[in-house]
Amino acid sequence: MKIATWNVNSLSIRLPQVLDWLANNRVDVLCLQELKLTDDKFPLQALEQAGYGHCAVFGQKTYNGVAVISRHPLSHVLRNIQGLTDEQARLLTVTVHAPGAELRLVNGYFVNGQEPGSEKFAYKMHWLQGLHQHLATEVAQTLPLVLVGDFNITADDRDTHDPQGLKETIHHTTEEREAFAGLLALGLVDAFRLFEQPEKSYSWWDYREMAFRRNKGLRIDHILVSQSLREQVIACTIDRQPRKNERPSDHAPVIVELADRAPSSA
DNA sequence: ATGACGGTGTGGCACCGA
Repeated sequence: MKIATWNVNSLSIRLPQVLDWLANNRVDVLCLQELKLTDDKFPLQALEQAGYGHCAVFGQKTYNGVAVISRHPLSHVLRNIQGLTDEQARLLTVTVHAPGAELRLVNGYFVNGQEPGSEKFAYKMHWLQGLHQHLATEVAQTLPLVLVGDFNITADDRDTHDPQGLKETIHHTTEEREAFAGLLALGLVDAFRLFEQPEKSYSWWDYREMAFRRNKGLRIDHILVSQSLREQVIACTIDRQPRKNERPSDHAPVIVELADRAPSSA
């Protein structure tokens, strides 16, 4: 089973690219962030025709908005963080019913935070704390769990093109990285780092100053899996191809491949 | 020091993103 996450920075603008990508990457589930559209404008029909007949949508006008689009049935959909009042549409939790495999999937568009010390940064940390609690509840359930999305956090210095120059700036602060580590402490693993990866692997590049061409990026889009799934992770990759499109999203998709079931101990 | 690019909504620009 393949699960992907992609911040598309407006689904209205990016729908053709999403459909094109799905045609070439027949993932089972694609998690989207930054839809920037309301539920009534979500392209259910186009996605169904593409083979993704099961969608959970949590949209919002202008900003935010997340969706899970799937070849397999979804159930038990939760919108936003349980126990946190939030006016922004940033989190979807669903159960995916793939043949012979059920899992709980959490798709998040984490708060940006703008600048350490700002009100938005305080909101980011508050949101992360709420997410931690939400996930603690989810991890305690029986199903294996996958957490994906645009975290807006570099996990460590390997995830940034300029660890010295960007030290303690937004996406790089000790506070944010401790929150990321706190999620791992719940029993989750960074699927990308289970494998040897090319140096300077990033998932986001600024639109400005030819950042993509110069590979001045950040790895802020992540896929975390629960310990129970660890042995089933076959691969985790970033697909830079869509970033080369005309009018691309500033983010690239991240994909994880899971084996159908745990390897039998021969 | 600032803005650089792109999307949205409004309206001829401001705002937000990362």
